[in-house]
Amino acid sequence: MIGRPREFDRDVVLQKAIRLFWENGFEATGIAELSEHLGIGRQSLYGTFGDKRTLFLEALRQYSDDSIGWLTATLDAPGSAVDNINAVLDTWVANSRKKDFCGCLMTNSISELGIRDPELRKLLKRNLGKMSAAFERALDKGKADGAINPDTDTRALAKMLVNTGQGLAVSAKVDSSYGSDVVKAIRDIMN
Amino acid sequence: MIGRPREFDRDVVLQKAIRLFWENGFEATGIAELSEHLGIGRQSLYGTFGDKRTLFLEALRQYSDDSIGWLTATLDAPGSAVDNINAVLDTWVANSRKKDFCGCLMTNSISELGIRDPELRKLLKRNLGKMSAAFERALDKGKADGAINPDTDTRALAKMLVNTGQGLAVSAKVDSSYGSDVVKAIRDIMN
DNA sequence: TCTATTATTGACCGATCAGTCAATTATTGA
DNA sequence: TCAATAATTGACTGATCGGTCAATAATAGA
Repeated sequence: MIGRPREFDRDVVLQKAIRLFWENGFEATGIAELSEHLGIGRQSLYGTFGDKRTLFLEALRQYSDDSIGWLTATLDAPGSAVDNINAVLDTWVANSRKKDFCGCLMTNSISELGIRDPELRKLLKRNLGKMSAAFERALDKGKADGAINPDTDTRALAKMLVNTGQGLAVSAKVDSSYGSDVVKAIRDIMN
Repeated sequence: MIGRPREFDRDVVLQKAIRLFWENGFEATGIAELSEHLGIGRQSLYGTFGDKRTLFLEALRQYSDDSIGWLTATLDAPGSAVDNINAVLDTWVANSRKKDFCGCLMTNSISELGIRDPELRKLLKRNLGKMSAAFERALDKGKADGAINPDTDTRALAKMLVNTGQGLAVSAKVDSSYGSDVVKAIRDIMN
């Protein structure tokens, strides 16, 4: 490597950018604000990440990969598929109760930019697809194990669970009781 | 009345403002853009509606009153409560399939401003409360009619249905298949 | 030590932002 | 016909927007 080394950890700074976009959204987050909170100069920001939209895209990609990675790892874990699905629901409820809960960056991005930005729309649609596919695998496994009704439409139910997550990322932002009540209702009607 | 009469219909213009905020969100909608699309001058806009946030608040209030009015009217309609609930779900699916579907202004506003603006947050929380209360009334009526399992937790289930609506206002923005699949899954597991 | 390369710093750019001011125009009531 | 009142018009404000430029500083390889 040649040239002056950068004085910050790229990954750490990206995580800070994720947090900022997560809390405030794309439009409401300014370059000056980013520069300040990330602790790096304006030019370092542009030199390292490109323009605002490019940085946002990378932040969203990193966030998506992390959360979808966690989701699939949890749902594909060995053992009871139903337990794994319940673990996901429990984590959703726990997260939605946190004091600084600010939804989900994917959900927020769909809401803010899903209509206007075709590239983002495509990425976010693909992300929803990965999530529902993971749920569907778990549901199918539960079916094979006899823990889930054999004539369940697992594709539809998987999407319903993803949709519940999207809903919670909205509702729980203004009413923290939604997480537990919604999950309770789902468990009630599935038993 | 004294003074020059305004040259536009306040209600019509407010509807146009609703549409614009609905499509683009609060931050991304500029005063110049509003003035142009509403077909009135900048000063008329300020004179009639106040500043941007005040206009947004009135737009959101009008939108909320309209959609919650429709929801409660549908759910409180005489006849089968289950039919009424199904009518709501069918409308949600139909709306989510429209080509120019841009979610729900309440959902979008929670996502964009629910954390940052306490006054909006309170309003939007109250709105979710009115919606779930309407569902709960219908579910309770269905219970009384014997159409719904008597030990259903109608409060939780009502919130689950509201949450499904919030979810669809997000998911269907990037994947139009969510409406029918999610509703199908809900109907499947409830029977 | 010198050169090539890259990061940092801070000033700077035109464009756009929300919001205002002053002048003009149209109306009602006297 | 003439005030009083209120809406329209268009120019204008300071602040902030995203993004860039030029100078300086720090590194690696020769």
